Amino acid sequence: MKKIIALDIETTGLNPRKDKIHGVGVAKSVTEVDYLDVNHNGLREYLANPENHIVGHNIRFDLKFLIHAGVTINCNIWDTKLLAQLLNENQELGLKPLSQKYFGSSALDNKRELDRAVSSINGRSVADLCLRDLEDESEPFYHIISKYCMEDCVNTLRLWTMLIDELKRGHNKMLQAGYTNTPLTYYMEETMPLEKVLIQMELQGIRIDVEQLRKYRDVLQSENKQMLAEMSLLAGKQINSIEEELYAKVIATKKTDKGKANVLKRSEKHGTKFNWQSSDHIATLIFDRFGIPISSVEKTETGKPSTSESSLEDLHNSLEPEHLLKRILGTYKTWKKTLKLITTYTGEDKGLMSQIEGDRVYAEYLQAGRGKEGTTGGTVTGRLSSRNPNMQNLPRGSEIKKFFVPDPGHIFVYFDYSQLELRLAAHLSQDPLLIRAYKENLDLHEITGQAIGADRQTGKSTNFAMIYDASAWRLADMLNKSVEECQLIIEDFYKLYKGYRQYLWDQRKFIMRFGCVVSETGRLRRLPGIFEHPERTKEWRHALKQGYNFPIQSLGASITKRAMIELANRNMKIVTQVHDSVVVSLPEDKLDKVPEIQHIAENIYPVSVPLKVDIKLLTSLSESDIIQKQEDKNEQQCSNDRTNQARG
DNA sequence: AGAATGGGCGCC
DNA sequence: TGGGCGCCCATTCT
Repeated sequence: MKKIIALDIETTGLNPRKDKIHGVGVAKSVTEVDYLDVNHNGLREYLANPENHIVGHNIRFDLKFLIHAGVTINCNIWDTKLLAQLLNENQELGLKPLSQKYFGSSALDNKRELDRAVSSINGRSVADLCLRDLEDESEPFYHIISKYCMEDCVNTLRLWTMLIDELKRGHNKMLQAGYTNTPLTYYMEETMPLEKVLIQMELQGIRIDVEQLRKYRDVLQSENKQMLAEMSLLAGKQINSIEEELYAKVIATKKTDKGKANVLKRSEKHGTKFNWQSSDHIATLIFDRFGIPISSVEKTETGKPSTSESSLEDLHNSLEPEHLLKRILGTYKTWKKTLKLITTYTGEDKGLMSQIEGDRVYAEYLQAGRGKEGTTGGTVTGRLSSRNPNMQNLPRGSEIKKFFVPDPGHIFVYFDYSQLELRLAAHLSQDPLLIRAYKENLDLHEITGQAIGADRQTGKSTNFAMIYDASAWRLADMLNKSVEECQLIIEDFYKLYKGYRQYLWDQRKFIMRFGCVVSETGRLRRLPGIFEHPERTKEWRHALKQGYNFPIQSLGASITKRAMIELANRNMKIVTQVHDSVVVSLPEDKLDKVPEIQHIAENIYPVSVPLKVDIKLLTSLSESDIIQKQEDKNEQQCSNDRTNQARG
C-alpha cells in the first residue's frame, strides 16, 4: 500500500453531537508528526481525496466527530484495533496494551506528564483537559494535549506497520495451505467496508416517539406501584421479620470500624428495608421465612439457591393453590418483568430515556470490544454487538418496539433471513438430506419430527439443538422428556443426517489438531481451551462446542454484514441490524427499491442451498414481531397441508 | 467512591 | 448441563 497517515483526534467528550474537537493529530512517519486545527486546509484536502489513506485506532470514533464538524471523508480508512482483533481475538485491544506488546514501554513516554495535568484540574481524562483548554483562552494545556495526541498517532502508525505485516504473513501461509479466504481478505472485504456503513448508521440514529414512550412510562409505573403494594401486603409478616434481622445486622456491623462506612452508606438508600429488587432478600424470604427446602431448586454459579424466573416457576407450580407464597410469587413475576422494562427503557435519567437526544437515540455497533484495559472484549464470531442503547435485545412483542419509528416521509424496510443458520449447516456439512430439503423447499422441522417419531415442534427444537451440539440432558429439559428418550432422539437424528455427523467428526479432528477454527469467509477463532485442558473436562468441552458453532454463526454474520455493505453502496440507509435481520429506511416514494433489497440479500453470498429472505414494510419496529409470528404460522400451515396430502 | 463481580434477563 | 451478546441491580472489593 502507498503512503498512509495515522490520525487521532482529541475531544472534550465522547459524544460527536455534543462535544467539541480540540485538535487533530497526524503522523506521516514516526518523525513527521503534527497537531492541527480541524479547519486546517491541507488536512481537509487530504481527507477528501479518494486516493489517500488514513489509519486510526478505533477510527470510527474520530470520523464521526470529523463528519459532524463538516469534514468530508472520501479517503480510504483503516483501523488498527479491528486489525489486532483479527490477528488474535483473545488479546487486549487498547492502543496502550498493543503498543506495549509490539514495541515496549516507550509508548508511555508522555503518560506521567498527562496524569499530572489531569489531576491538577481535578479531572479524570484528557477530555477534561481539552474542555478546560478550549474554555480558557490562555490555553495552558495545549502543549500537553498535543504531545499526548501526537504520541498516540506515532504509536498507531508503528502498530499499523507491524500488524499489517503480520496479517500478510499469515495470509501467505494460509494461501500455501490452500485457503482462499484469510483474515486479510476478511479485513479488506468485510471489516473495513462495514466500518463506513456503521459510521453512517451511528450518525443517523433512530427516531423515538418520545410522547408515546412517556405515556407508556406512566402506565408501567402505576401498574408497578400497585403490584408492589400487593406483594408487601401479602408478605407483611415475613418482611417485618427480615427487616428486624437487617436492623440487627446494621447495629452489629456498626460496632466494627471496618463495616461502618459501607453500612451507613447503604442505609441512606434502603435503610433496613426489605428490598424486592435484591435477590438476596428474595432468597431469605423464600427459603428461610417460608421454609422452602433449598434442595428443591436450581443453584446459581456459586452454589446459592437460584431466584431466577425458571427456578421460581417450578416452585410456583409445586405449591398448593391457596399457599400464601404462591400468590406472592405470581405477583412477583409480573412485577419483575415490569420493573425490567422501567429500569431499562422508561425510567427517567437512566436506560433508554437518558440516551435520547431530541427525539433520537444513537446506538453504537461494535465489531471489536471497546477494550477497556484488562479486558479482551469483542465479538469473537464476527457478529456485531450494540449498545447505548442495545438495539439487539429489545423485548419481542412488548410495547417498547412501537416507539422506534421511521423519519417523516420514510418507511422501514425490514428483512430477515429465514432459518439462516440451519441453511448454513446444510451448506457447510453438505449433508444430502439437509441440502435436498432446502433445495426442494421441504419443511425441515417436519422431516426431523417424523424421523424421530415426534411432532413438528419437537423436530424444530431438535434441529436447533443440533447446531449447538446440545446434550441429551439439555434437550430433555427443552422438550420436557426424559434423558433416555432424548438420547434415542439424538441417535435417530444422526442416523437421518449422516452427512452432518461426518461433518462434526471432521470438525473435531481439525480442532484437536490445530486448536482453532476458520470460517468460510476467512475469520479465525483460536480455542486455547483445547490444549490447555485435558480432554473431556468442562473447559475442553466448552471450547469444542465453541468450535462447532463458530463456522455456522460466523458465516451467518458475514452474510448479513455483506448484504449491509452492498445495500449501503447503493445508497440505502441502514437503520439497525440484529444478526440475521436488517432495517433499511426508505423514502416513501422509493418503494420500488424493495425487490432490489430482497434480491441483494438473497444473493449476496453463494451457498449450496437457496437463502430465503422475508421482507416487509413497517411503520415501527414492533411489527417485525408480528411478521415473525406469521411466518411460524405459515410454516405450520404448509406442513399441515403436506401431511394431509400424504394422508389423502 | 469507583471498579469489579454475581445474578438475572432481554435478543438471535 | 448448546453458541453469541449488553444492561440492570445489588453486593463486595479496593
